[in-house]
Amino acid sequence: MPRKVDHRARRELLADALMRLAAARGLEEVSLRHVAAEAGVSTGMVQHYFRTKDEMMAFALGMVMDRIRERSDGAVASATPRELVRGLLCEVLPLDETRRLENHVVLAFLAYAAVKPSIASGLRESAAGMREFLADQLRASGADGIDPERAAAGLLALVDGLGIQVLSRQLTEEAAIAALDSHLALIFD
Amino acid sequence: MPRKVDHRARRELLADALMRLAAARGLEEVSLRHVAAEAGVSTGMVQHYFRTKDEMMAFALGMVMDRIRERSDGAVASATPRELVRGLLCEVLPLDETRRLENHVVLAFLAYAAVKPSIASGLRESAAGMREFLADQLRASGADGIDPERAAAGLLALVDGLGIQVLSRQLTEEAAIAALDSHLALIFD
DNA sequence: CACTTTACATTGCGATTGTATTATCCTCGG
DNA sequence: CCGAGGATAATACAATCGCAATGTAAAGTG
Repeated sequence: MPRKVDHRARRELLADALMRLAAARGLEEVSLRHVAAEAGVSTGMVQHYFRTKDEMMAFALGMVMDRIRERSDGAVASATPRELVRGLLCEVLPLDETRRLENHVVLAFLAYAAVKPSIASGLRESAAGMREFLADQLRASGADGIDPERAAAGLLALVDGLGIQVLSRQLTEEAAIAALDSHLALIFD
Repeated sequence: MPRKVDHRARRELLADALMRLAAARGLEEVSLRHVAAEAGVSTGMVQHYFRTKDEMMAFALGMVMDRIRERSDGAVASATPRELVRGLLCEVLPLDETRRLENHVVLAFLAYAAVKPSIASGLRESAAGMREFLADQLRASGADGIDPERAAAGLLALVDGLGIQVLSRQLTEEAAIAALDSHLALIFD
């Protein structure tokens, strides 16, 4: 057996470079050469780990979604359903530099997926998982007079929209949190 | 004087072709040649009416936002503030083919603007106008216990998010309307 | 040591990009 | 009726794209 290398780690290194590029200059600027340069490697190495550009894009998107999900899982250590829901949703909002970058990437991929169906499915199932979790929590909270599924979809859409408005500087972080809390208050109180 | 042509009309013809392309194949596929081919003209003519690609993009975005605003203005013929608000918001949702196309284009430009600040300002002021109008209506409706500004921002974010989820097939049109109505009920009732 | 397999770099090809330049119309004022 | 000048087209150009082919270094197995 020849020299062994952690494939997963290498691919994540390249995907990280892709993320930085996508957040800073948009998905249009993501090319094999630019990713290679950003990662400080040769374009040949990028090709060695991703057979095609699409494969690289799909991997990067999957990585971002996985990270968001992992961080969300870690954040739901609260007791009450309401705090759980708020914690999860806040974890998605671009409230620090890390999540700001992630939101940039997700937005870029949203537009990308609107046109590339093969990419869209990954985005969809990730959102579906969150919606189920939210709906379960809303059911458990026993808020009366609201449809849990519907409210979960609304909350997810609200957080999506808030994220976009924060990214495009239409809203401050504080205003986004305030809007979220208003909505939560309407649901739970 | 040589032959005269309606510049504005020509630019809108080209911008229409750009919109169709952006909606069908994404902003990455928008090039001078593709726009020219879609409009059935030469690339030279595109260059004649737009000195640079950026100028073309900016004009197309402006046109889309203007159309949305005009259509929204026409739709607010309702009596009560609540119906006004609902009418305006529904006008933004991708509920028919025209608005689906527009939403696609706006989403593409959102990602584009996240990276090109010169484009972002147009998007911002358009959203600001809507937010003011919504806040005014909410104030007039005299709903108690809610901050009009905050609720307007929340509604706008919700509709943004719902639009994205409808576009990416995470939600049906009916579910989006239902989520919107749920939110409106929470605010007004 | 011979050999195979993996890791990575370099180079080149054909296509496409935005832009610049040049050429050909067509129309209207003189 | 004619030529000036705007409308439109055709083409050239350098840069960049994704991708494939090819080369080299290194590491493990026989």
